[in-house]
Amino acid sequence: MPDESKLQLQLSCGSVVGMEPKPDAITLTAWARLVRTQQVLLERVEADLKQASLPPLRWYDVLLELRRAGAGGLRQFEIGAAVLLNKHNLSRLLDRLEAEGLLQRHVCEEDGRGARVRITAAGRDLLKRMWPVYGGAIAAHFEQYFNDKELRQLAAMLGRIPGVAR
Amino acid sequence: MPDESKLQLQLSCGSVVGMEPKPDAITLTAWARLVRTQQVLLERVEADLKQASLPPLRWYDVLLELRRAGAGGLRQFEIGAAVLLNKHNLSRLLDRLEAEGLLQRHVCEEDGRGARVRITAAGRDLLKRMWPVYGGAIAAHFEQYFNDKELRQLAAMLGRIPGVAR
DNA sequence: GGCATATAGTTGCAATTGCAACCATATAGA
DNA sequence: TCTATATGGTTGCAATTGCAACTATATGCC
Repeated sequence: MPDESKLQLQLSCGSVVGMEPKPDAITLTAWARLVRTQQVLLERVEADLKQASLPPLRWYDVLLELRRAGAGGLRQFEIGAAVLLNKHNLSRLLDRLEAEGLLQRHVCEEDGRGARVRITAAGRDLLKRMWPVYGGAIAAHFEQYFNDKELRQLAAMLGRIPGVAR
Repeated sequence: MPDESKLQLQLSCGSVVGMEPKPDAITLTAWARLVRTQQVLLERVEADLKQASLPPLRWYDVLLELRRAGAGGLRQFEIGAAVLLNKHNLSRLLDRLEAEGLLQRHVCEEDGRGARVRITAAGRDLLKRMWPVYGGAIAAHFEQYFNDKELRQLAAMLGRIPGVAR
């Protein structure tokens, strides 16, 4: 939500004469747009999901991760690492998903502390139902503004930030 | 938090034979990285602010908006539009900032319903104190991975999404 | 003027998130 | 083996967010 044109103002205010400003104007514009892009796009995609009476994106992320893991399932900390959610919140998110019958927590053989989480048929079904809306939203709110080359560039650039590509 | 490699899996599951998939693989990679970038970067920047015992980014955004507006101040809905925050939450965010003495709400001459919000000296001071940390975080977590040309490209591309550039 | 509707902002309530403390099991070292 | 520490996960509490209902003023239409 930072406003590009104002962030730039900061330069003169925040820096001492003789010191070059930390991030320059172009950086700040790019930063501001990046932040804003995310906010705008996620809002639009979530709105589409809600309008289709579907659960939020995070549910999709978790279930997708679990489906990929297959029969073996995943440890909670693995899910947390994948969807960038801390253990406290993940624990309760999984509570909700489990309550909806979308996944199951099993006792973990290798580690008595942990649980092993597996997706259920209902979970897989929800993924299938969410995808058309989710995919449609990505196409409508994001894809249409770029060509293939640009999308590739975008992915390549962002992938350089540590923790983004995986 | 969507995982690139898995989103692609979706293609085969969600689409009917003969129909081309809605968003293609490149799109999904770019999308996933965009979402992840935001999450990762904001987390890092917020962490830096917190470590410096400074308030969250949103406070900065609002105060910056107000400082730019100058003596005239802003209506609440104008702030809301600028920082992409709905009126309910903005109202309470402003409560907090006002309680901290960072801004003031005045009665609005032109519109008896509304308030006019102005930044205070303390608000301006907070902006000054936050900037070094915020700017430093942008440099450390974002700027360093790109050159000028790339930053310009990034800004130009994202600016095409409606609602991003302003 | 008088009524219907739209807009600005606030408040109450439920859901989500962040943070800290906590329990249980694993692991490492004496 | 026995203790200290680290790790996986849950729970309680406060702060934040989202949503719906509400108040008050403004605007448009008769």
